[in-house]
Amino acid sequence: MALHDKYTKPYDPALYEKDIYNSWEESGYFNPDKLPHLEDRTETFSIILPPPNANGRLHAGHGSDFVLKDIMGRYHRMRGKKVLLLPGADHAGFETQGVYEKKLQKEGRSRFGMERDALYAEIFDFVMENKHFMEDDVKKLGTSCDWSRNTFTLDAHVISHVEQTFFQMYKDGMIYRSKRSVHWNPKFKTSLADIETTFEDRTEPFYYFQYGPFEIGTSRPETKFGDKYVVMHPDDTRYKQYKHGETFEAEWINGTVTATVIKDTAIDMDFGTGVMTITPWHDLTDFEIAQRHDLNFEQVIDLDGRLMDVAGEFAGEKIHIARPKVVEKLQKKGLVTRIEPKQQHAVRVCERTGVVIEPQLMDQWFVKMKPLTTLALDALATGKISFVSPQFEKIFTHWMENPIDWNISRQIVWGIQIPAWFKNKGTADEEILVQKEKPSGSGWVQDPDTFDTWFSSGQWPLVTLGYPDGADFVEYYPTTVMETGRDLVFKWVPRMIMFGLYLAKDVPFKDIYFHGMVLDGKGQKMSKSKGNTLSPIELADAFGTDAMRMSFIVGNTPGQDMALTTDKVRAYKKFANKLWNVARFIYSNTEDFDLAAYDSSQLDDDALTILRAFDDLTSDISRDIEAYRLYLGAEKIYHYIWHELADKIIESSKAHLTDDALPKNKAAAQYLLLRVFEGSLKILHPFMPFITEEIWKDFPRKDKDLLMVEPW
RNA sequence: GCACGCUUAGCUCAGUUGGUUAGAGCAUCUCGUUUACACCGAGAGGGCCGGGAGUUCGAGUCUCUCAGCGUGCACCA
Repeated sequence: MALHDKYTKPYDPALYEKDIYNSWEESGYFNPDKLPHLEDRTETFSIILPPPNANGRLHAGHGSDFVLKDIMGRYHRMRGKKVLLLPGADHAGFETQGVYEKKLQKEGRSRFGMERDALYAEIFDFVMENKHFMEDDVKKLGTSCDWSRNTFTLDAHVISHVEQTFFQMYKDGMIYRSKRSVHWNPKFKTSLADIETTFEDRTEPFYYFQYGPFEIGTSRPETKFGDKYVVMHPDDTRYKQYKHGETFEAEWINGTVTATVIKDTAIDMDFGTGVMTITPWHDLTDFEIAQRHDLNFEQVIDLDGRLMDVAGEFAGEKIHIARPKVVEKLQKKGLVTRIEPKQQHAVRVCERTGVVIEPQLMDQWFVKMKPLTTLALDALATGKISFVSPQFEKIFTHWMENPIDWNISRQIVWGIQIPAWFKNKGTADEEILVQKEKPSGSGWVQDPDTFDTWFSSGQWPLVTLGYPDGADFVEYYPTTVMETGRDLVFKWVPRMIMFGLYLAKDVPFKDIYFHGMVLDGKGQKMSKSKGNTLSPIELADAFGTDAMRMSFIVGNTPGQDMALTTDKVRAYKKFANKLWNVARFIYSNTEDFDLAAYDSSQLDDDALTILRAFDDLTSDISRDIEAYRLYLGAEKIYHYIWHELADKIIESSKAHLTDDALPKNKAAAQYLLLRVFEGSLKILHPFMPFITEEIWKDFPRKDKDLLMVEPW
């Protein structure tokens, strides 16, 4: 019994998990080039892991992320494929700089006024010091990824690749510089891409003002100083006596203005009075109207969110302070016709910081999206990519058919600085050169802006595999599957597809699997402010990584959100212990048995039925995994071990195991137990790798390797 | 407004191509320590599978419709 003393105590994951992960790592099998029987591994299976923020810890969403992919990887490795799971870390430009700015604030410092290089170096050191926490978390989840290929989005070769892409796109006319309406975050002082913003419902007063002969509606009186165009729908019969282009005098905030009538179909006749004035510098819709009619633009609000000189007496005031004062002044002038105290409308805010976006006209670099989205739509139409959950196809298609050009300039230092040079910037004879080296001659300064994070992470499959001529690129591109959260259906996935098609002329992956969000037990979003978050790391510490993994898999259907409770994790901890005791029973009852010497032709029909049923289960679960139904496979092996192997096969074996008068029956029972147990351990391994590997150590077979590379 | 999703046991959810008696975890109740396991075992209660209509020999599963909930969107002046 000495050999199996460890089984007399309940399974304690903390005793084994770290050593087991180390033994996997030391075996080299995470690296596809070092797998055993390499000559037989003719097929590859590869996944580029989404790089988490180098400076963050893993949260519940990452739990789904890594566990789903690791199960696929482990399954295909055991099925004899050459498996590559490639890990990485993202510098997460804006998000990380935000974290660092908070740190600076606590120290009584600010990034404004700091030397660019000094700030970059500080953040770089900070991130490098903290990056290993995130990587330790990835290991804690049991992820069988190849750390020798670990890549960071600010590695020198990544930076150089991203710059090359920028040059090529500029040369191809895919990138242009233009003064356009951008989403400006006045607090963090950077522009943002469309997808980095979101709408928040606000209830605010809605004002009606008399503007010449018209009554106009607005929720933003403080932007109205420079307004000199009044816009209505050409088909609006209420205003048919007014002709496009005619002018009139109107008494306004700071005196009389001359206004021009504009007719444009962008106006919703049913909204407000059907008439509005426009502020092209600070509103995207207004900007587009102004462009169509070649109108003048005037800046009213500066980059700090303060009113400019055009506001007269209000100049220098923060907009939210100026608003009631402007209304008061208009009231005194008798120009306020009515106020709707509570009108619900959506305000665009920065997704990461919640700061209200102030649209501004700025010179920025833009990527032309239409040619790229056309490539992506073709790939979908010709079946080069396919969605595991078809509902995403429509969402994806809709987005691809209605693209807006992508602003890739960010006014932060934490990222890859844009390799473009300006001379006489902002003047009439401005010159621009797009190149890595500083141009000769005097007066050239580099664009201080950095690339949007998604500009580099969008090229992730290419850069990590060594596009265009790296050995990995040749062997693994396109990768097998992209599995990620459904929140990245716009942000990340389309960009990888477009960059892949544009640069490598092929998709970066064939199948796209979106998992849902991880919600709390009440079906609500997890958030720090609600205090309802569950960390996969803490769950793994409390209940074991295997139990945590199972709880992230069972019930996690593609594209559907999943509720997670500690009760669920606890249930799988019990299952781990159940398996542990199954091992104890089987090993202690087969110590006098020689598995290799047993002649299986002596088995009776009942035993053969059990073995056949197990083979059926194996192929059933294989099909489930290959069709991305991991949630079903996990449930099936759980059910089998508990309610077939433990409840039935072990129970009915007890009579034979004690019956020494019939050694033939005893041996048959022992054989059956070991065979079914061996298979069960293998099938369960991708889902619960640690405990199965630990139990495997004691399995009575001489020629065995680590369970992670045993043939399925 | 448009699009997508959801509605199955008290709670959170599975149910893969339509096919025996609709399952799991947690919760509830009863009994039980006899070769593993009390982090357990045996068993029980609890479901007009959101409402209605249709297709079919057969519908939780397919179609239509209604209702409620949720999510997303370049509407929101």
